[in-house]
Amino acid sequence: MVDRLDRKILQILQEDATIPVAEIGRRIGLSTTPCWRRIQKLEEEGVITGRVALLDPKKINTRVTAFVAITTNQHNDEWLRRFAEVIREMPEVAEFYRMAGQVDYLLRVVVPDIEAYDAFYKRLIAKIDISDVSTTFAMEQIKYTTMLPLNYIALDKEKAPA
Amino acid sequence: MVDRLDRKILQILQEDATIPVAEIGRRIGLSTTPCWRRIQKLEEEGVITGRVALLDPKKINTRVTAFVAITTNQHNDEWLRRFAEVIREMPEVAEFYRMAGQVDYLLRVVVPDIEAYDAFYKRLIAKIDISDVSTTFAMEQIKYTTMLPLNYIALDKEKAPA
DNA sequence: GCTGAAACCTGGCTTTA
DNA sequence: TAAAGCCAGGTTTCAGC
Repeated sequence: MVDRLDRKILQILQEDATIPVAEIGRRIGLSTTPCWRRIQKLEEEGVITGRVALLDPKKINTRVTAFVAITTNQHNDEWLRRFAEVIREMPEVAEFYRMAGQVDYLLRVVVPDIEAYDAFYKRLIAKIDISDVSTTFAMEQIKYTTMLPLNYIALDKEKAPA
Repeated sequence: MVDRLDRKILQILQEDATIPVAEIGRRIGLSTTPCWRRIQKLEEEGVITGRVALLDPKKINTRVTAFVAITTNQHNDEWLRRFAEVIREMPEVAEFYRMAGQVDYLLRVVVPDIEAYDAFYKRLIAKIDISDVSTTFAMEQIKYTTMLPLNYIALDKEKAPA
């Protein structure tokens, strides 16, 4: 599926998607067209899911990140479906996981300040029945990246070099 | 700084950065050039920090997300500086927060499976002195977005419409 | 906000291993 | 025959006005 050259392309694109195809080709030792075709293929196959602009949270007035650990006694599919729907429509929720272990779900929520979190929290519990919620706040975001590690990809078989 | 039109631009670009400037202009009721100039300004001001390609974690063989809560007794700047440096160089760590409350730091780590997490964990504790680590695994990523909520932006004053 | 030049993307066709 | 390279036409970006 993905070979060494594809991986190099992905590495470049998930770091900076503004780099022209010709330049990417140059960096990996390929001319424009084959490089472009590889990118097309990676998009068709769904390896690349999209290209987005990233914003500075401070400039957007969302300085506070809260992690919300949720426990529930509702363990049926219908409840989860509804819960997921509610969460999907709340733009403050950046991430939402179903967890193993003590807590059932984990949210990462971005808001301007603690007051705004409180307002968010009230809106959340008004919309859905939750047994127990425990929130912890982040003081500082030391690292945040959308880049995934590419060293675990199962590489396509290639001809061995001479 | 940012007005209503800028906000619309940001909304579009953080959803899909492949849309041509002319099309963005059309959607917000602006011709190409002024729209382009606004985007330039948003980039210069650092509101837009970059454009990146997003990848499908499954296709990249990183199916497992682990949250790692770290407690330490080292509370000096030098230790944190070194810790941050170590983390920055580990591509499996997507996010890294300094927390308020019981746990000192929180990591979001992406790896192929539990075995790979174990290997990561050993590499981590070999590199840095940590008192206590508690890991919880996500079973499912129900929502993940890089989009920030734009409804909290302090909008620039505008002329009232006639 | 318009216009035009330069850069870039995109697909058909040719070449190479 | 599968993948790389060449080249031309159309689109997009971006600076002057």
